[in-house]
Amino acid sequence: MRLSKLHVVTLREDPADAELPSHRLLARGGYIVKAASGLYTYGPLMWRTMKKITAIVNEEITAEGGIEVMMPIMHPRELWESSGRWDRYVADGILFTLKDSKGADFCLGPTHEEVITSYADQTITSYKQLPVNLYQIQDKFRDEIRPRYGLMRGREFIMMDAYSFDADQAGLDASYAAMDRAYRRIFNRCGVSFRSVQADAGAIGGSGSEEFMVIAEAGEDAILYCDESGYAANVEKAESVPAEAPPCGDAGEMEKTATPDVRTVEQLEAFFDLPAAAMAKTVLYKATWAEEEALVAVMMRGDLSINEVKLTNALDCLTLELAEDHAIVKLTGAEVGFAGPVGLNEKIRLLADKTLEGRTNLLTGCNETGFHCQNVNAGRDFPEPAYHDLREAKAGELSPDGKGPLLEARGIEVGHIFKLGDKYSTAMKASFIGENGKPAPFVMGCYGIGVSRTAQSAVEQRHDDKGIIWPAAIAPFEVAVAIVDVRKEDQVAMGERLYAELQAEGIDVCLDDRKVRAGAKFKDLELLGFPVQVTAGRGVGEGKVEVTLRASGERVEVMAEEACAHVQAFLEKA
RNA sequence: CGGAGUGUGGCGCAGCCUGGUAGCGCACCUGCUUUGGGAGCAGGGGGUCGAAGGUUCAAAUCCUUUCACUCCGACCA
Repeated sequence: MRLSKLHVVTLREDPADAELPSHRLLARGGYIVKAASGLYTYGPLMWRTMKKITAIVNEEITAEGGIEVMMPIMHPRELWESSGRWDRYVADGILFTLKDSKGADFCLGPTHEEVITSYADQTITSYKQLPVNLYQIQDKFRDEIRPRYGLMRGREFIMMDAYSFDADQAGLDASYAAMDRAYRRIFNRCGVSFRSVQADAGAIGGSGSEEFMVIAEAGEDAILYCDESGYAANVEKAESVPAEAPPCGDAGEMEKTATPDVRTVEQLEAFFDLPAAAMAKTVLYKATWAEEEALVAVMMRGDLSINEVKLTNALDCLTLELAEDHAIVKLTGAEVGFAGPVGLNEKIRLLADKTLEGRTNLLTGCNETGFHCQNVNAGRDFPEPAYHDLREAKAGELSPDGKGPLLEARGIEVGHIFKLGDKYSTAMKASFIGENGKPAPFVMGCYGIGVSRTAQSAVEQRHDDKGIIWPAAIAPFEVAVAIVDVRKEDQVAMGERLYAELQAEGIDVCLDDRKVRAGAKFKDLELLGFPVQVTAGRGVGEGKVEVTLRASGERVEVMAEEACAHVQAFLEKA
């Protein structure tokens, strides 16, 4: 491919709205051009990278038995009603909805569990057809509350989504493991440094799930991991061994103490000279379900924090937010800072973190402005709450297996695999006839890869102050042959010759034959980030060209005959 | 949705406070010179200043409304 004919358009200055290095560089290199918030046109170079990633994805998913299909982007509302997700996705505000001319509701597919489950139900009748793993690579639509960072969080993005159908849990486990293997190979081949972590299943639902995180400072997710044990999890999901709490003794008599203006845990520590671990804070949330909303009270040990994802799961609610001050005052009859379990309205659901189970003599608020209670005991002074793990794990705490401390890193979620089980197949009555002659719901898994996000996360991981440094496997071209001065016949001839030779070697090469001055050409090629550059310039007179490795800047001047070999050697290192 | 901010040729910005009819750099076009690290000189084209309404003799500038975009929080590949 000749760059003079490829509509390569670069910018000399950063676009004002690009925040992340990867977003900046992709915009400046003309890889992406914004059409609207979260909507981008992929330029010709970007599209080549997308095709390379999708080719890798296709190969590896196919190698594990995946079968490619293409589903509609537009889905009828009834399909989403049948799984019960229409309400949740509308409540979350991420569904793009539209009406046809008859007024019927549709949405643009944010994911395809409903469509594929319906398809499976229509086409799979017997256990003899199982297992099946169907996938597609297609644009997805999500009306993100805040699109940002270019392709990192777009409203339309390219996703590989796969769905496995098995007859039983063991089959699902095998399908899931196969996808796990495929994912590892895919991200390794794409040249990104990643880590797989245990994850919360979120709105997709199901039992087990694992996320693939490209490690980067700019990542939107925090992950905790332990090198000693290999444990790794998204903070949303992470567990840990909490710090020991001091012994709490036999239940003593409850005692109310005036604590004027003492509201926070820190203030209480000072006031009572007690460690925070001896206290229980009571936090009020407003939870929303499809049919109702209600305040709930959550007790957490004073030195620990609430993980709202875990809480959402424990409540099985759609959304969760901290209760507003006026609602707290109305419920407890006290100002904010004095809520507690004692004497709390009995209609309020009361949850507590597992670290509080069996703890005696707690210091808590008592729903009276200016007072706290000591020696509060569950079951005696207030009804036993429902205990759940609601605690946010933190770096520095022990890994749940106790083998070592947790470390924190940030990651970009580029892949996610889920064990769905029969959640969708049961809800949508999608079944097959089993070996015993009786109908059974499919046991499903679903698997996603953010293809466009993967491309940008590679850039986020691999760039320098000059521009992008593409991993060779997903670079728009592996090699650029630069003709320094296109008016010099010998340079043009040399460039053409090397271009042809490299092509003959099966290398994905482009020829930079643009009528651009040398300086601008070099700057552009560095910005665009091709892994290896061959320069046909002033050395051509003696039959020499330069070969440069973009990543390190390493450069050799060699006779043209040896250029191919050096290119190959550099590509090995790229 | 809550909070903060920005909309001026393709891109990056100034002008706005203190109204007087639009300017700079890059990019683009023409010519000459230059030619391996984003060339120089000369000439040239392109913007109803996000939109609507209002105030005024006069609005990019002041007022109102609205839309879009960005950033900080909750969602996700």
